[in-house]
Amino acid sequence: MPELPDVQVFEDYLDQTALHQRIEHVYVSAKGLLDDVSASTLRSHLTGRALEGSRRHGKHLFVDAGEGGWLRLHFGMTGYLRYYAQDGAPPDHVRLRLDFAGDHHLAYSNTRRMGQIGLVDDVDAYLEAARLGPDALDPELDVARFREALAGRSGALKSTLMNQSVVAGIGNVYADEILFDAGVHPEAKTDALRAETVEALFGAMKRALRRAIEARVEDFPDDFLVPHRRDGAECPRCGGTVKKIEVSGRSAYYCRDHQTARR
DNA sequence: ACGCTTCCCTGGAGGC
DNA sequence: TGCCTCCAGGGAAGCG
Repeated sequence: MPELPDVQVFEDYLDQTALHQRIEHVYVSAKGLLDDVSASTLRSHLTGRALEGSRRHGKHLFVDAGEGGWLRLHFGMTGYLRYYAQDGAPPDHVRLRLDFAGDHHLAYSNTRRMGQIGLVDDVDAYLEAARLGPDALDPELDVARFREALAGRSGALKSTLMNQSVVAGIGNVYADEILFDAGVHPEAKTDALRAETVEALFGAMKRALRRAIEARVEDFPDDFLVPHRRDGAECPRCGGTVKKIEVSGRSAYYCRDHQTARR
């Protein structure tokens, strides 16, 4: 479930391992994942270059390949990166692999093939064309802009939070986490929220996403909902009961006893 | 324009 | 043990 915190961890990992090494060969096995780029174009743009830096927006990771353009990676729900030496065990389901000089590899693995691999020459132009909203952790996204982003939305709050054109980076798991932290019901109507509820949501969004990154994603604090996403589980905040419902075709977990705010 | 539903993808879990 | 169905959840497409 790579959402904003997971992709941030991938970015940090890539920055710490895979930069400034000449790409000698590019392996592509990405049927269904390539977005607006052919395997041969991808190979020709990356071979002979080096990765120079990276940038994340929402769940998208952009990797600067200099003159080759920006490699765009989206991880769907099963994607991840692995950097390993020639003698190390390669991961399963490798869809893209960069082979560096010096016998190291960077692999993009994605079992379920949900996700995207693309090549763009202007990241900002891509973000605009894809109609992505502001990144949820962008320091420029303050409570006033958050309120504006929510304005005019009539659907279920949880669906609004997951809408990438409203705010980029929040998926099913963190939408639940944010609502849990803020004490708001997932089916609250977005346009019915009181100002203080919007403020609580904004604070919960920043807090939950930052804490998840700090926890390095695998190791969730016990007061998070994530380790308790099971119908009937005990709420780690109030001792109440976690319920599972469906909201806009997606599973939603929430605490029946403290997520009572609907306005 | 928006929101809800359906579909795609694959493997693991659970029922029989 | 094997087979079947269901479920996960990212985004796109379809529909009203």
